[in-house]
Amino acid sequence: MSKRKGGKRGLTPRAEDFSAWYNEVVQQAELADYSPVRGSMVIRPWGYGIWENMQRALDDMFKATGHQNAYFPLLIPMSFIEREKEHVEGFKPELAVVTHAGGKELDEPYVVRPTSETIIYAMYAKWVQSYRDLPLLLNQWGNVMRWELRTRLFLRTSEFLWQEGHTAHATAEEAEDEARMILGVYRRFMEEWIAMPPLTGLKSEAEKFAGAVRSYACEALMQDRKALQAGTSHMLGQNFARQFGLTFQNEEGREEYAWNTSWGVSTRLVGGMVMTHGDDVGLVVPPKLAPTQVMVVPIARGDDQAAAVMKKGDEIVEGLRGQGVRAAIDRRLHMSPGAKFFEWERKGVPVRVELGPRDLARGEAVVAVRVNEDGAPRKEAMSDAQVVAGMNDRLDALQARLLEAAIARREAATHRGEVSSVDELGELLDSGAGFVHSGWSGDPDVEARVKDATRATIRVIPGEEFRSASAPARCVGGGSAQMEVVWARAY
RNA sequence: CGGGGCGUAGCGCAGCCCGGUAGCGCGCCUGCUUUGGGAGCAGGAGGUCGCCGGUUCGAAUCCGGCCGCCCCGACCA
Repeated sequence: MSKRKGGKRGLTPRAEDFSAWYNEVVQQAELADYSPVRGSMVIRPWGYGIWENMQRALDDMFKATGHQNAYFPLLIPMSFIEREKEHVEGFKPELAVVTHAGGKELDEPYVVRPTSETIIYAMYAKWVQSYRDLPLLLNQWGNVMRWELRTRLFLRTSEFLWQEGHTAHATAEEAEDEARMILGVYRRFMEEWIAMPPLTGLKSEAEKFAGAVRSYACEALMQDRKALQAGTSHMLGQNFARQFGLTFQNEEGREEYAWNTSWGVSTRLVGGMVMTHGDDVGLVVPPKLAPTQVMVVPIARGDDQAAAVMKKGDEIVEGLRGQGVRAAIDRRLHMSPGAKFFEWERKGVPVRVELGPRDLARGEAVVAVRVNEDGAPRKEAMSDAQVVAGMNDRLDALQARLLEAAIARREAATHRGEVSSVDELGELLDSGAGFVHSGWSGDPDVEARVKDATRATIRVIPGEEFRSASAPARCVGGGSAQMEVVWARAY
């Protein structure tokens, strides 16, 4: 909780208490609020608008790669969840179960979906008979529930919104390609839209999805140097196909089990965005995700001026919209310009245009970009025409600047030298390292021991493009290096 | 589930130790004046003090029980 009075003036600085800062930003930027139900949240219009922009971009990418949307029901028979052994073990502790309905106890309880593999593959089993029915490439947008012990807005709530893709293929190779292709889609989305550059790669056995053969993941580094698992893509093998009888006849007429993948990203991405770009003033929303990219703040003395300024402001907004910019004008008259400046900065609007009588007289407006290059002026006066004509470039430049800054932070917090002891890993993490590369023997006991000692886990066995130039020879916690891994403390 | 903290106006809090008709700041409403970095003045609305029980002439305050929320650790998108 903030010790600051009034709840409106200033945030706890990130350096003082990152966790408190995060909670304050989320609430003061009006992204979300606590709901009356423990562990769940209300997503407010500003936060939901950001999510909608994420959805639209991802949905386009899924469609472009051959997927279609469908919707499967919220309630899943308990017996379905219990079908796949690792899957039950993974999810049982966090299931919410419906035992009564219509005033009667149900014969078989339903679980509120924690994920939909079981119901979806049960349905696929009905729909797929022949290799000609494959691949089946569906996605669904929906909500899921996992009864979490400890929750945080966006990062971990009992109910959250996400998309889950589920595919069925005739061969293992094809399923493997799909899982990797989607990982690439996620990576591209995170870089291009959220300006949040993740590491991608494979999960260790201990960290993989319950029921998967292999899990791939995007891991992003937050400003407090903790990793956030931002998206996962799973190669499910034939595990679910076997349990749900998802079979097809191949070209030779033999019956085979299909190969599946599943993959998802959630509203957690909004939390990732907050922790990647936010500053001590408040939220910073990358232009491509901002529900409003440009907010015009009129400044006026008296009714006549107000009318003139509003008229000019409307013209600028129209001009911007004509350029495809999401622009709006803040017409509230009871609020002082200064108060509006603070409010829109707190909410992370990428660009503010200030328009007062002085500007009007000169045919100008003042442009203030939310995040500037070091040393660059905070505000710039320019002609109305320049405000409009230059806006897309200005937004693109900000988007690029945010990505560059995030990459620079990630690289600065990445340790790639040799690390040979558990103590050394702990010291590195304590002294400001985020991602630490090292060798690993592949022994899960080592991973567990390191976790106990340092609270760090293997976030990812990095894909080719994220591996060190020369593979680390030494292992944290002993053994001979079979592969390179990336350690971090994680959300 | 373990540890810590907190429940008093929409929000943030004081009052509680030492019982006596509930207060402050912000916000909100009305009016006037204001507006280039969180406006000013005046007037006003708003509370079963988390719930149940006990002690007492009298409980926000003391005692007992319950409930809820937040934060920190073990599991997780």
